[in-house]
Formats: sequence, structure tokens, C-alpha cells
Amino acid sequence: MDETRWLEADEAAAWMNILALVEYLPGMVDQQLKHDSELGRFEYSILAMLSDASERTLPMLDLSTVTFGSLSRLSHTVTRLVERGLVSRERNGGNRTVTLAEPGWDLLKSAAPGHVQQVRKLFFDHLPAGKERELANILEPVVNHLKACAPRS
Amino acid sequence: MDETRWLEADEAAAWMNILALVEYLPGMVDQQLKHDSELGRFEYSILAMLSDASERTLPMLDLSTVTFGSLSRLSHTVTRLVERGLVSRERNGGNRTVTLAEPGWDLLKSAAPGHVQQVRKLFFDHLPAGKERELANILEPVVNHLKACAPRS
DNA sequence: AAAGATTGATTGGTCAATCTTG
DNA sequence: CAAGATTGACCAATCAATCTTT
Repeated sequence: MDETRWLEADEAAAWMNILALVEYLPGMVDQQLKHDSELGRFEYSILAMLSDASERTLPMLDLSTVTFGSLSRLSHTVTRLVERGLVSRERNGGNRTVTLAEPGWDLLKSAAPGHVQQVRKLFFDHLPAGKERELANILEPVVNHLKACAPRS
Repeated sequence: MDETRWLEADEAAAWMNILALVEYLPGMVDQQLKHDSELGRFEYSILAMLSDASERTLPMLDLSTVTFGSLSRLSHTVTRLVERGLVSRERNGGNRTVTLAEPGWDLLKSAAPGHVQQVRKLFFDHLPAGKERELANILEPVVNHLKACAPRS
């Protein structure tokens, strides 16, 4: 529908695949998690990142960075997780920190295998063999740019 | 945090990048479109796919397929687009079809350059040179699988 | 009754405004 | 006042139930 400033064929093919991923994957990941563990992918990500952190604790801003979410999305979600007793939130001087609670750790442990299985079934089982590294390398600089210019609000 | 059934290093790296894409890209694409053209990316996609269709018309089910959206998401969104006069919706026997209206076509034309520019700035300007085809090829089978097992409701 | 499509309730995310501590 | 974080209003997507036409 356009003349010059459009995408060329290879770009268009790549972009269509990215669009499909971006529309399909989140919902399909959420669906399994919600069904099996009453957890959304963002909630899962929060619990998982906390479990890897020293003391199982992270400041809100750091947590928002490693989960790829906005601070306000994180704040709303943490409120719900606190209500469910899965994490706790403390003030630590000027910053607030979130800590993984026992029930959150237990839930994460029980949710992880099914989640990983779903990621395999949806994604890696269909990726051309041996292309994992190549894919990571191709996307790396793009992702670094997105991280750098994503609005942290 | 796990022992066996976890992702290996290359898979984990690839998956982190996919996750970052999936969380960051939609919002950043939406932001530019909304700001410049009062259009979400899904609405844009609907107008764009209609503009490519013969007679600028598609049945709901076909439109949901090419835009990677569920039928109910599409139905809600088309309702809003009809209210704005950007598309029209007719019954055609048992099926309903959506047709791009003049104002929708005009809006699409005015929105396209800025959108394409944003896609370049966010994505292709940072993709390693000459890797567009490779990326498309790697993702193709994954996307085909997702399309095949996506719930069409 | 089955395929195609819509609807309404609920939920979760965004945005802009606000609060809090150093 | 700036950085970190929260809040509430609004909007869009999902899910399950329903409707319509063949």
C-alpha cells in the first residue's frame, strides 16, 4: 500500500513473525500459568526474579527492570501479591523493597516445571535445531536498545 | 533455582530476549501510534489488513487470523472502529464482513509513515546487518505452530 | 446443531497526578 | 526538589455465555 519508506521483503517477513509472537505468546503463556497455578506471567516473573536475588529481596526499581515491567504495573501487581501473602513489602530508607515469602517460594517451585514445559512446547520444540544461540545473538542488540529507551514509569 | 527440566544456557538467553521483546515492543509501538494517530497497534493492523484485501473487505474470522487477534477482541475493536466511521460492518449471509471506509483509508495513509519509522527506530535499526532473513527463517516454524494451536475464540 | 460472531462482566495495564523520603 | 513509588480513573482484552444464520 506504500511506495518508498516501506519495509523491504525480508524485513516485512521478520516483522510479521515478531508481530505474531508478540500477540500470541503472552496469552498462551498466561493461559497455562493461570490454569495450573493461578499466576499471570508477570507475577511468575516477579517471583522468579526474587528467588534469584540475594536475600530474595529487590528494590521496586530493580525488580521492574528485570521483569521488563513499568513501575506502576509492578506496584499494582505487588499489591495483589502481598494480599495473597506471596511476597512482603518493606520500607528501607527512601526505597521500598519486595521480598519473596515462603508461600511465594512454594508456589513458584510448584509452578516452574509446568511453565518450563509450556515454554518448550510453544517455542523451543519448534525452533530450528541449534539456532538458540543465533537467535539470542540477533535479538540482543535490539533488546538492549529497547531496555535503554523504555519509559521507566 | 531448578535442577533438570530447566532451560539450558542458550535457550535461557534466547527466552529472556523474547520476553523482553514481548513486554516492551507492544507498548512502544502503541505509544507512537496513539500519540500521532489515535490508533492502537491492533486497530492499525485491522486497517492495514483490510487495505490489502480485495474489495477492502474481509470476514471477521479471516480478519482475526491475519491480525493475530481473537474473534472477541476483534469484535469489540471493530465496534469502536465502526463508531468512528473508519470501517463498516455488513452481514453477508451467515457471515459478517468488515470493509475499510474512506476515513479509515485516509487515516491509515497518514499513520503509516510514522509507524514504519517507529518500527525501524525500535527494531530494524538495531538488528545486526543482513540478519533479517535469518531471523524470519528461525521464527517461521515457531510462528506456524503458534498460529496452528492458538484458540480462535 | 454447528459455525461464525457478539456481548457483558471482570481483570489487568497505562497514564497522569500525587505522595514520600533524602 | 529529585528520585523512588503509589494511586485512581480509564481503557482494552479475556473468558464464558449467548445469539444468529445455515
